[in-house]
Amino acid sequence: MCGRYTLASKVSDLRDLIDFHDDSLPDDFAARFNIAPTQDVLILRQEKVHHRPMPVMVRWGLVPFWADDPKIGNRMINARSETVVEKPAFRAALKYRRCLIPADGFYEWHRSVDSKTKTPYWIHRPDRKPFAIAGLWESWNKSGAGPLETCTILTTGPNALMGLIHDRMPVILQQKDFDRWLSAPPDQAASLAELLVPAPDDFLEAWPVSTKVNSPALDRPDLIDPIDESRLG
DNA sequence: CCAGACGTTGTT
DNA sequence: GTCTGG
DNA sequence: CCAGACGTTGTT
DNA sequence: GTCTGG
Repeated sequence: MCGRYTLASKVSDLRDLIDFHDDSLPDDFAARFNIAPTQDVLILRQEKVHHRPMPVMVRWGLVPFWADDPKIGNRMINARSETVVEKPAFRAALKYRRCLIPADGFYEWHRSVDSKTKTPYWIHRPDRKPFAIAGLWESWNKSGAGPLETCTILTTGPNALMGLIHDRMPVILQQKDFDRWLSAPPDQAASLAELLVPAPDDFLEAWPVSTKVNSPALDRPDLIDPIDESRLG
């Protein structure tokens, strides 16, 4: 699964990854080392006029448009790619409202065999450059206080590296697939399932970090510092 | 027909 | 909104 | 994901 | 134990 991630990359590196339309992001754009559910996160969704990805901030935790209570979003932080096509909460968004969620790392907690301790790992590219997670977004309009825009992260099974830590991982899209993911017409959304697979085994590396990251209130650069010499991948 | 759910994860 | 269950 | 809160009436 | 909040 994916319930915490980082995005501290330079805008120029983000732009190398994704050819997005707006250039209004400052170069120090919100370096974040502990992005947690319910917080506003950067997503890129297709911009109709220019046919290019457009950056927008939305709340992490998808609230289906038909929901009566937006609190449901607290548990809709991930969507299983194996079932996303049919699940009522996600299927409309899969057809009409897909997005890219940029990140340069994410956290997973490895449970010891006796299940007594949980060690967080920071998982990232060896060159620490950003990558794009497959996401869905939604707009909820029942509050009377203007639309609430939200998103969720698609998950899939683990690759070889992630299998050492956890049994799920976020779907990381390859650059060549970005346009198809964002632009496929609604009646072809189901075929996008072929993109929702684990990242190549050598795409990421991982190292253990301090349990300071457990608290969503902490957001500091040292959260990604390795706590020892061990490294996976 | 109407009422009620609609989700993921991990743990027991 | 749409499907399942009663 | 983890942290932190959890509640009202009647009965023990 | 389970839900809410970040």
